[in-house]
Amino acid sequence: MSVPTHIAVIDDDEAVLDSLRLYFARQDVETSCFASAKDFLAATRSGKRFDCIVSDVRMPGMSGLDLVQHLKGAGLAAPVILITGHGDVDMAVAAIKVGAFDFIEKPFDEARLLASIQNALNKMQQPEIDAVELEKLQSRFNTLSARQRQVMELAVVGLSNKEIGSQLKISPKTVENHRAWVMERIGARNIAELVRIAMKIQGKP
Amino acid sequence: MSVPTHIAVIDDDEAVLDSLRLYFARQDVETSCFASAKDFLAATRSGKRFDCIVSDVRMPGMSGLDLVQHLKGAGLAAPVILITGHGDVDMAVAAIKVGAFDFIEKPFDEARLLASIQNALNKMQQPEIDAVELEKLQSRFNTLSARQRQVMELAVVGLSNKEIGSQLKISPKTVENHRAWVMERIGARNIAELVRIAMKIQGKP
DNA sequence: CAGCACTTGGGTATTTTCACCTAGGGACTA
DNA sequence: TAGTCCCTAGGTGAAAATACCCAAGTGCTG
Repeated sequence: MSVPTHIAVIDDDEAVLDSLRLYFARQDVETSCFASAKDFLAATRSGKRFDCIVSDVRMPGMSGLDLVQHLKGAGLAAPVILITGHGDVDMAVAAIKVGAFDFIEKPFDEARLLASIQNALNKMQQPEIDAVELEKLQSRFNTLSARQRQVMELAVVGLSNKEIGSQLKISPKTVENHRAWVMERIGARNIAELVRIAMKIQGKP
Repeated sequence: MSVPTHIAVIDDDEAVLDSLRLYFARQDVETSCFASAKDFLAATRSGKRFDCIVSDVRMPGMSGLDLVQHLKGAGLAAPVILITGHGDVDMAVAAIKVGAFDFIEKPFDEARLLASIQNALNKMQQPEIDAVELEKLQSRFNTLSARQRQVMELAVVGLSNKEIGSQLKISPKTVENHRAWVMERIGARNIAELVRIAMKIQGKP
């Protein structure tokens, strides 16, 4: 791998985890292993970021498919490669549709997996700047309180403070205060910027 | 099917073709059958359009996968549903990646295929409205004079009338007048709407 | 030439936003 | 218990936008 690469491997089967850890170590790829999607998400919540995620599909608790959907919902752009034991076409279709980068059948050639990872990293390098930018915006948005989010959502559709106030049943003055907080936290200097940022976060062009 | 629907079915196996033709006829769905992708493309070249395309994957000559790629390249948006005899996960992944709408294994339930078609048609109806809407916005934008367009462009990046005025070397008052015209012609009731419309027209999310 | 659209600019009054500041009450935490 | 964060809401004053009105100059076209 040309650039320093950090990969997350998720599988409830210890043997598979060990095998992949060993393989990636030989390829000079840094890996972090997790026994469940939950463990992995806990790591991301504490700020860890990975260049690529390799996950089993069938696991107790959250499945690989669920994980992909969750990550997409959270706006995390890291490519996910799913691995399955059963040659399940329907599941493969569903996985790719929700945004998995690849879907590989077990037993698989480890080189095939590595190739897929390399492929994913190449594809992801293009919009990396945008992705980083978006993640920054996303994280800023996440620091907003529930009320502030409500105000922001209503503001970006063009409602005045008075209108927002009557809709949320609070005084226009309070809306004004929330709005000021939103602008500062998001880092927007005017409504136009706020609308742009909101559209980026929501991904609605 | 609620609206008049015309489906293309492509398969080199006469038996499958007959079977699907019969099934769709019973569902009041108009179908055109083709024995090869080449025959189908010949029909599209003479102007025929279909709401949905159902095609076998493995066929002599152009495969179903090739067909999807070709159609995407030609800018034809009709959804393609691929059918395969072999439970080939890799091919399913490849098909969805290049833009096939669904990938169904043989033997399949005919109702499953119909459900997928219905699903495809629903999905395709959404952007159709968007496309009409966008054309309307585009035409409105085109009625703007050069000066009005300048003002609009500067306004949607968040500049105040004063800033726009100094940039265009005209009085803020004039900018105000232009701005009012822009809002009326575009049909925006506030800056937020104007920003949204501008982004739609420019296609920059 | 007369009419039309566009640009430019001004006036006036109202409404809204923005930038500050103060302040109480509630919930959570060290 | 004190500190912190959030929601609430009020005040002041400056800046900006909005909604109307008006008019003069330009350039094109029937």
